Amino acid sequence: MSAVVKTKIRVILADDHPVVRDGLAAMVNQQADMEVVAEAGDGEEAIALYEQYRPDVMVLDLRMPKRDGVAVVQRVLELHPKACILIMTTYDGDEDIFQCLSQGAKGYLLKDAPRQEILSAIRAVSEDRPYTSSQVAAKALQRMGKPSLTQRELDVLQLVAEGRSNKDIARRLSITEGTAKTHVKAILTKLDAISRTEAVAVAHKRGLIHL
Amino acid sequence: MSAVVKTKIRVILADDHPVVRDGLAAMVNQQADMEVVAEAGDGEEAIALYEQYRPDVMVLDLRMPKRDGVAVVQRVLELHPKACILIMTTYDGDEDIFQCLSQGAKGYLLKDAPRQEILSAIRAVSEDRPYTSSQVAAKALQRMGKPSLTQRELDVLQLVAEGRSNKDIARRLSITEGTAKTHVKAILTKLDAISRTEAVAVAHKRGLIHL
DNA sequence: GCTGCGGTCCCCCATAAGATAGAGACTCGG
DNA sequence: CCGAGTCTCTATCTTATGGGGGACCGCAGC
Repeated sequence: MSAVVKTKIRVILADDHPVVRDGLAAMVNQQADMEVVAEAGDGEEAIALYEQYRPDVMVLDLRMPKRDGVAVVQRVLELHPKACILIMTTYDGDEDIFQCLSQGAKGYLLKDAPRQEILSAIRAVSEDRPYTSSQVAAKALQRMGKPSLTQRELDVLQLVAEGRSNKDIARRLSITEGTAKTHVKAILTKLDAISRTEAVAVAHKRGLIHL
Repeated sequence: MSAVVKTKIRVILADDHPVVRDGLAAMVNQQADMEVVAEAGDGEEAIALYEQYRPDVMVLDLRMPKRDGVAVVQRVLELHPKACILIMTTYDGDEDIFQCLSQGAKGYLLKDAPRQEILSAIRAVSEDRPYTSSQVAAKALQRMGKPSLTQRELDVLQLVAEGRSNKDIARRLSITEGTAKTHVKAILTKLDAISRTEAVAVAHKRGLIHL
């Protein structure tokens, strides 16, 4: 406990499952070169704790109550552009991956990653080196070239996914049925689907919507 | 380490995420009255390790590679009707819950449960007392009274969820389009949906299909 | 200025989907 | 043996959906 000890990598964990936090905390704290300094159970807590502790690395789950992972990434990087964020989630849709990485997250891993990979990802990210597993990188590349949906189209897509009819969608968005159809057509074209139900399936697979 | 130690509750963990296994293992092994004797990363391993160790409790995730949780519950209880299985998952669809409990799982918890609840659930199940959190129980009750789908309807539903047209479904199942429509109509009625897309949304929410 | 893009609106038209009703064959359990 | 449930098929009718266009406006950027 003296001169030999280099400064440890200070880690914040953000995940809404206590079990996962425990697992990560146990893994991290067993390492000589890193330690968990705080744990958050939802998005807002994650942001607040980041402010308070200014950790070297934040390990973040994508799906959390109050504010989802992408929003947390955005907000934290807005406040601290040099923040090192490692996404750790079960979602492997190309849209989620693309959003996080293009917004500046330094790494992205899936929860089924082995222990060693998780630890090396944390070390890499702490040194500002990006870390992305090969499968995840492949997904991110898939996303390249695919057309992206406008906000309005995403609004419509969400309603389509809930099973609403064009007429119903029009009513809810205060537009005409014709316009709703126009948006739906655009969605079908961009997602390369021939029916709305297929569009929902594709969108779900890609992570454009979370049912 | 002598006469005072009652026999510990022997636990097997089955989950495809190393992180979650670590978390649970850490929690369990910290307790004086229980210990983890084995960990499985997929369904088949879970069954094999149950055979090998005959634990007092098996903590089981529902979504796993090779064989899903429901199938594991079925198989293990077929071999050992007195097995005590605690489901621990993120899925809260009433169908999953209903299937597991009616097949004889002794408990069902969600992964966002606090540590204490998880530990008391393991203790309860180890003494053959059923444990189900109130939210989960509420879901199970919701399922009561709702009509269940026939196998054929589930086949059709799966294809509908993939975005197939009636004609396409008919071709794949070697039936006429009219018959496909009959099945779809039955599905809509049972799920209380107006359109196929809504049916998919409802079915997904209830856990009848996993996209 | 002009251009591109996004959002809104409109047309026509072919097809898919959903609602309704009836009916034969099969299995299973009372 | 008979009824209940399931799966299959039939036919008709109405409505919703999707494909193909074209058009206008407002706004940001070159």
